[in-house]
Amino acid sequence: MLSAKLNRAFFARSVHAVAPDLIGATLLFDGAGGRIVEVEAYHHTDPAAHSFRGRTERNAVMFGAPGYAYVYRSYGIHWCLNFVCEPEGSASAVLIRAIEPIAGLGRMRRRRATADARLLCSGPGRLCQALGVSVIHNGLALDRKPFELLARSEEPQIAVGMRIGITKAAELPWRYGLAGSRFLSKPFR
DNA sequence: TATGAGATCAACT
DNA sequence: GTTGATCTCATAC
Repeated sequence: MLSAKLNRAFFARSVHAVAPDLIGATLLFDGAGGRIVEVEAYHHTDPAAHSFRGRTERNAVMFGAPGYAYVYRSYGIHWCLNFVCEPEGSASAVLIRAIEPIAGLGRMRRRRATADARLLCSGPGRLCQALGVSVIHNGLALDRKPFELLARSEEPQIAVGMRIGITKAAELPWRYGLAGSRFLSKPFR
């Protein structure tokens, strides 16, 4: 049986429920992508979240309906892809940090200019470059093209740890990954 | 293997 | 003017 599409109701739950449930799900963007192996949860009460200090032009999508993509520029260079969660207006999101490349490898290699599958999508910036995601996709619905999200068919073993690359609330264990995957941006310990 | 600089921009102080 | 949900490349060990 084919995997079910992830619908709006899937995302209309707490980020802490959605984030681990995304591990093992399939993310395709314009047909390219693979299995999600690493995500981080950002709750609006969390000092590390962009929405913590209220709505701005950049984070406006986070304050909208769940099931939409929030894309922002990181360090002036990279793009990062988030899925908006929880009931509308709660301004929480899941950062997609790494996927295991499965589909559209040729296109992803070309965009990333590397042949090493391990370096294609292991990190939020790399992932967006490989899939061709940028700010023009900010605010798009996740249940319509070019996005395609498929539920996992088996229950994966999920690793939990501290989030990466942040200074505020760094101790919160809100990073989730597929245990033992080679495609994590960093191993869990 | 590990550390450090540079790239480059929007939000915030 | 400083900082950040990052990555790459160079240099050092």
